[in-house]
Amino acid sequence: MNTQELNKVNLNPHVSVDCVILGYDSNELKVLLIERKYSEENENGQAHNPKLDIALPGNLVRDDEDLDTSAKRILKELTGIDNIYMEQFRAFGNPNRVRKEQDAEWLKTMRTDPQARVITIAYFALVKLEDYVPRADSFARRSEWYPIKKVPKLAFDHNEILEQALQVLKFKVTHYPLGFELLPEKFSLGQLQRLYESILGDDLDKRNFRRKMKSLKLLIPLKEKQQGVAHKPAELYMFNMKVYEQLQGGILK
Amino acid sequence: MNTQELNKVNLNPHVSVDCVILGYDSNELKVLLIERKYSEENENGQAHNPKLDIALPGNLVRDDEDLDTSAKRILKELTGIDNIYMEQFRAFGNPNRVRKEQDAEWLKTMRTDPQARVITIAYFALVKLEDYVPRADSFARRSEWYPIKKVPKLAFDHNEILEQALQVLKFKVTHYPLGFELLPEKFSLGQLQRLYESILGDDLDKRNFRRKMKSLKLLIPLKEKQQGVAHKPAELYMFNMKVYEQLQGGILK
DNA sequence: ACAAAAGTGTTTAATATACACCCATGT
DNA sequence: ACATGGGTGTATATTAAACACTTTTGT
Repeated sequence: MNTQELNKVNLNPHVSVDCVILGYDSNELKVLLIERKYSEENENGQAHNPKLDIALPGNLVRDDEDLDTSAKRILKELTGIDNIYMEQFRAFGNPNRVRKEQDAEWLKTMRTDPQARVITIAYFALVKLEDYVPRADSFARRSEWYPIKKVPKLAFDHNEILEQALQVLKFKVTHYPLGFELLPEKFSLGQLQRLYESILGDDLDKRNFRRKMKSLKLLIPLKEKQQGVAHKPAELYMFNMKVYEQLQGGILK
Repeated sequence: MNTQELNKVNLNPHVSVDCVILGYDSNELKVLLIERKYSEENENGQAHNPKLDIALPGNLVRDDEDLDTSAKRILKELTGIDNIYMEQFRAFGNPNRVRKEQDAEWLKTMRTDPQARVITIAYFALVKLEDYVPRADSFARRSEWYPIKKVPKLAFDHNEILEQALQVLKFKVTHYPLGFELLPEKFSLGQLQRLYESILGDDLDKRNFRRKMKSLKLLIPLKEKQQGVAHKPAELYMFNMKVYEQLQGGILK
């Protein structure tokens, strides 16, 4: 029995997991979406009526796995992203989650029980975008980072799930110093501030922001500056993992 | 088709809801649990080997209902409690949720598909304990308020669910003024403080606590005092719903 | 008179907010 | 020389924390 057969046998037809993976680049928040191309075949085995569906990475859970494990497996299978910390944030169980005709069609081609009512458990994670350049693994589908502001209509209730994930992020970022999760290893205070501003949708006072961040003792100043910028080059910092973990954990395990 | 038959037809075998209903009385937190008495019958139709199971109120969801609706329905059916605001707080999906032999036995007597792997969506709510005196409705099972510190071993992973609900409460109560939900209509500042102390597991400064509470403008002082207490009688207060709702909503809808 | 909880203010420390100018670099 | 974002300090207001004695009632 290969992996795919095993999956079919063990998949729970009523419970799925969807992953909201957020990254940050070029001063904007992005979300990782998968593009599901599929086409129905006619009696001659030829593809016709090709469709493109854009969705959060997600799938049915297996009956023998924990929800957290399932989320990790599914993300890996669909995008190649491995070994990141994800956090469950909400179950979505509207019986009308499958509203669009296109969703129903897709289910018919992909699921053994396309009529089943599915509850989905939504996960979210913050990643350094640079670490996860979309690539077409043998198993992975085509995945792509979409700027939050340019996210199109998604499958099922995925727009709503994304919306709520952003609310969660907004909340968390004001209570825990999570910004670091989204930035490259070396970053400037300006970058950090712009990140916060784009998450919170609000301007922050530069001097107060810097004082606050420095008071947290989470920044390690590097003796290094930006290169080749048309203004005074910024000092670069690293993030002090040890202090962060001692604080309370937050999103990191 | 009566209600019970309808239920059987429509129940989703893989998704359940469990409710953590918290109350406060005699200076301690309490949780509403149901006692499931059941017995296997032998070939003569006689009951033998009677069992008592204590659990959170919960059951499978119906395929045609929203999770929130399901939680409300199930709570009503099991305890008679109606029309309270409940909030989803987490999905529990450990494949080993059914560990104890007793749980497996119970499932056999109650479920059409006792082997199914079930994910449960946990809800929690705060209620004025005085409003919900357990009573044996025609449909309701025997339910009882248990002091948090005296909760016995519960069915499935219900002890873990309860534990997490208490963490959620602890968090929420430090961010939103929810204490009121748990007190009778008229209460003293001393009662309110003791409530907070028992939730947070920590002593609070009396003068600072009172100043804080008064600054929130959520208390309406009544021209009324405690009666028949062997000390200076406390002023009684009511809770100002309007101001609270304007604040942010919190747990109230 | 005593026990028991209610009620009350002030001082100090910590934290948050508002605000404006000079600096280093590339073009 | 100018445009661009980097970098810095101080004064004021708000909020949090620490702390002890008097009052009212029932027994």
